[in-house]
Amino acid sequence: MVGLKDVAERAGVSAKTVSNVVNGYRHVTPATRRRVQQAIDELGYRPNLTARHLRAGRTGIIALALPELGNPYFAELAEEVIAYAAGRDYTVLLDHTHGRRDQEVLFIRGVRAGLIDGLILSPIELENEDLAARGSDAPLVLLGEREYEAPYDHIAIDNVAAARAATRHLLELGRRRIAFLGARHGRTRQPAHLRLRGWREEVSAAGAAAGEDLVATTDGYTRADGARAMARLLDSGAAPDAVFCYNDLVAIGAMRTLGERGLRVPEDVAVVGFDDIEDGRYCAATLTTIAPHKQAIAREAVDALLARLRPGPAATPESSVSPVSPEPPRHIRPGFALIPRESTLGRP
Amino acid sequence: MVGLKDVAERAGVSAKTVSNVVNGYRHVTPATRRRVQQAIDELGYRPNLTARHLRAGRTGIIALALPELGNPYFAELAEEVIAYAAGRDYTVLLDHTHGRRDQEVLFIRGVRAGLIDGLILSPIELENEDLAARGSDAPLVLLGEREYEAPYDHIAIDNVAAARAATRHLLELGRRRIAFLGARHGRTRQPAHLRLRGWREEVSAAGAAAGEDLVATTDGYTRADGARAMARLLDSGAAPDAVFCYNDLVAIGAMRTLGERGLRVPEDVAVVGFDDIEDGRYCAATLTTIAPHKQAIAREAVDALLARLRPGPAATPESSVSPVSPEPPRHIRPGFALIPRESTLGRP
DNA sequence: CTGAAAGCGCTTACAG
DNA sequence: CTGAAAGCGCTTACAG
Repeated sequence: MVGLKDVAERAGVSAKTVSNVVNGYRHVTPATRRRVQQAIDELGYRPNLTARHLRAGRTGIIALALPELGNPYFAELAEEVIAYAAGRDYTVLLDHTHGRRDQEVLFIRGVRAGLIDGLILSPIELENEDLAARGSDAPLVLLGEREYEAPYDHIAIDNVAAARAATRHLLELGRRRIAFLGARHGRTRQPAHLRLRGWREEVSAAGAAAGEDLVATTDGYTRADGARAMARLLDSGAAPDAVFCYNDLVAIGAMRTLGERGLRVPEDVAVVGFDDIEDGRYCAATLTTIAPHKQAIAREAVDALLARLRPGPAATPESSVSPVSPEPPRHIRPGFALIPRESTLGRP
Repeated sequence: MVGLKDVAERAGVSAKTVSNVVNGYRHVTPATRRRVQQAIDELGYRPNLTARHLRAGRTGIIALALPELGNPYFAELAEEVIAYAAGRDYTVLLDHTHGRRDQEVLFIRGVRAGLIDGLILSPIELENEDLAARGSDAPLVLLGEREYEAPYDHIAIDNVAAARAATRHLLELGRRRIAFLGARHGRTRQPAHLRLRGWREEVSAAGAAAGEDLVATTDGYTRADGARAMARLLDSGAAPDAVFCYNDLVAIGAMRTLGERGLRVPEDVAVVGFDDIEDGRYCAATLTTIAPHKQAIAREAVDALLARLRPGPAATPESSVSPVSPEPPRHIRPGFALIPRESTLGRP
């Protein structure tokens, strides 16, 4: 490991001068700068980021904790967050929770303390009490459908409004038996709560079928979950003429089952998803979906987090009493759009 | 920020004792341990990982530099690497190269010096000369189809053999005009070199059509690239009865175009992909593909990298002369399998 | 414009 | 079983 001192020694200057050169400090004689630069090149010196981070009291790293990358929505969102954060000179450390409460709790409690400056979490199973008992003061921003009472910034599109828009689209096409695919059962509060509510409000308002026989639960939100739930729904005799799915993966799984059963999309059953993942645009019947503005979500999440980071090492010892972020927590609602495609409109 | 000293002070012990408790060192009196633990809980102390890393001379972080997460193959591979590395007590920092040479060069040159212990890179455009001029001694493991002369461990399935297996499958089904979709043109050596070669060898050996009119180039490896290339191929009058695609994304794009043109898969055109991404299992015609053993790839890559990491801080100053890894670089070939599905066999 | 010294928060020989 | 001190590789007031 070649360090600053080695460079300083070789160039015949002090460590500070090398540091000045490395960090582009202006007041260095051209001759000195050249000599230092040469020593750096000859030794192949690279500044040690860990040392820099310790000294600075910040790392420029933020964690993004998502359920999993296997869901393209999260992969696409992660790419947006990483790209936007990079533009703000931050590195993103990706963590997986697998949608498990214990993992989610671990992250908000502060594993990674000192390594990350702040955290963006997209929770699935996390509960209010977990946030209350947090015991870490690193800035935290929450993402996605789940809502909490704890005082943290929360970035999410209006899920109820989006679900209503999706349902309305199906109603306007004349569908009357619209199923909802992807409700969750289990020990915790419904993660799919808001989208289910939007569906229920809209079908009820239209006087269309809103019975529980049209609600299919799933264990998770994968294609396999969607395929199974669709099969169960068809077997139950519920005879839907449309399905609104929790997300695109569930919708893609549902369409596969419909195809296997010889049912045509959209003639027999129209399908709407949620997320606008790339796959949906290449299905045999391209998928109508709700497109959350991912780029805006990423931008708002990163901006919200950075706004709550201390600018650097605590300015003065006294400032540690009441450091920063007296700003009240914000509820930010990026936009979304309904994208009608072949799974509801048919092929042009 | 509450540090070790604060805990020590509150518990009335030295920093070392706190450190002993935090790190589960055995020889601590139960009473002392209890007192320290209580101070930790009361103060909400979390050890600062950056300080620990600096002290240890290692961070337990390895970087995984991939082209992009938008390609599910890389997202799925990343999940495997992250999971396996976690089991070996390593954290993975994901970096994107976007398949750009300048980005790939940046990573092998050692941005992230001191922050990561080693690097796994899946290169697209990187050249031999870039590796030769590397100027960083952090352990590096290479992944994927591109092959290099530089002395680094390289993990990849046998791409030529896999491409031959895919092509043979189509030949055995009686196809004679098998196109290859996804050759790359451009300023650098073919990234798709080996798969193209496998296709060429196999069709030639079978005496089937091997003309350049059956080779369609693409700019990248996305669904859109596949859709466009398929359209171009059909418009050119090449009239293939099968296509072997560089990867599943290209194949999915190709199938979409075939559907739009009213061509049936596999009756009119059989399709084989490469990667075995999840999407392929839910297409209208499920996708026949080459399944690289992703888990094995992830395991081998991480193991190869960890085998070359110094175990901790340099044992003695002298050991820095010839540190470790005298092991010659290895070429590791995880397995693969051909998975026949509806896109070549039809629906049962 | 450049240097000497202190310190970021840990861990680890070295003593006792 | 526990403590005092040094040091990981940087940067930053403080001097000069």
